[in-house]
Amino acid sequence: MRNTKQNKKPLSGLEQMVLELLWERGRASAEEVREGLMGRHAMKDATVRTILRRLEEKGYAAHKEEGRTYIYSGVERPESVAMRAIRQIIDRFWGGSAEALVAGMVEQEVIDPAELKELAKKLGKKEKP
Amino acid sequence: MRNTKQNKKPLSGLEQMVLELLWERGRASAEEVREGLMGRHAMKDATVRTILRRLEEKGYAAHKEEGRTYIYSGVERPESVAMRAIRQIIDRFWGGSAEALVAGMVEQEVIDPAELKELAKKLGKKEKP
DNA sequence: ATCGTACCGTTACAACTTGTAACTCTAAAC
DNA sequence: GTTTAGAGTTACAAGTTGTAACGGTACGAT
Repeated sequence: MRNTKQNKKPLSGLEQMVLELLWERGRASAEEVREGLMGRHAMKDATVRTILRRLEEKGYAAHKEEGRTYIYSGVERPESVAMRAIRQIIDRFWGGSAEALVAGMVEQEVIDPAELKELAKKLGKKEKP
Repeated sequence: MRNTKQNKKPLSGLEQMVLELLWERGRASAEEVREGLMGRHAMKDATVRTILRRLEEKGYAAHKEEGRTYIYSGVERPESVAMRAIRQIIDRFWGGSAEALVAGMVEQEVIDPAELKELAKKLGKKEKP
């Protein structure tokens, strides 16, 4: 087997932004989201609600009722979402080899080999408790 | 300054597929692309041409005339395109820290710490000629 | 010279997505 | 009982995507 996790539909720009805010806050009502995004991206409350609903449809967010208010939060941790995206790229471009990606990062100078070595040492230690 | 390279518009599914074929072949005419994709995704020649043109508009492919035939090829190497995508994710989710991504990969068990260490050693050597 | 053919560009279009929001309904607060 | 906060339903223009018909032109064969 290769991939148990279903691939969700991708996030639109605005959906990303809202989801990130949910991650920051942990939980938020529609109104709180609207306020939180004010500076960056003003929206009417109805608009925020639509986005929140779409996020829920796509399976990225969920809500629970608290009184008569919906409190939204992210379903997955951001790292999981990020990693799914990374994995997709790895699959597509490096045939599923994560090592190839890391090698590529060194080659394209996205990461320094020395730092990588350092990091590997650190992570290796933590892994053997 | 943060990012000299402009972010190109994203590729659609079909565009990806065609571009990948260009990468495989190195170069190809519209007709060759159509043949090459036959099994996977049948299209009329006019459709292929449209995709090729869009790829060119988006800056991923280019053509040169050879006789009266357009020969297309990818503008960037696949690794560059892939890495741009990776970088975007790193920026968005790990605030630009490639190390954090690698750490995340270990954490999410996308890569094994031992393998990473091995790889780091190998890459370190090659880097110091 | 002419005619089919190979190959290119132009134009189209329906389905879907995205950002945006008005309008409507319902129950809680006054 | 009326206002109102907060939810649902519906809409819609702009943009993207997959798909392709149609039309022009120059090359090769007759």
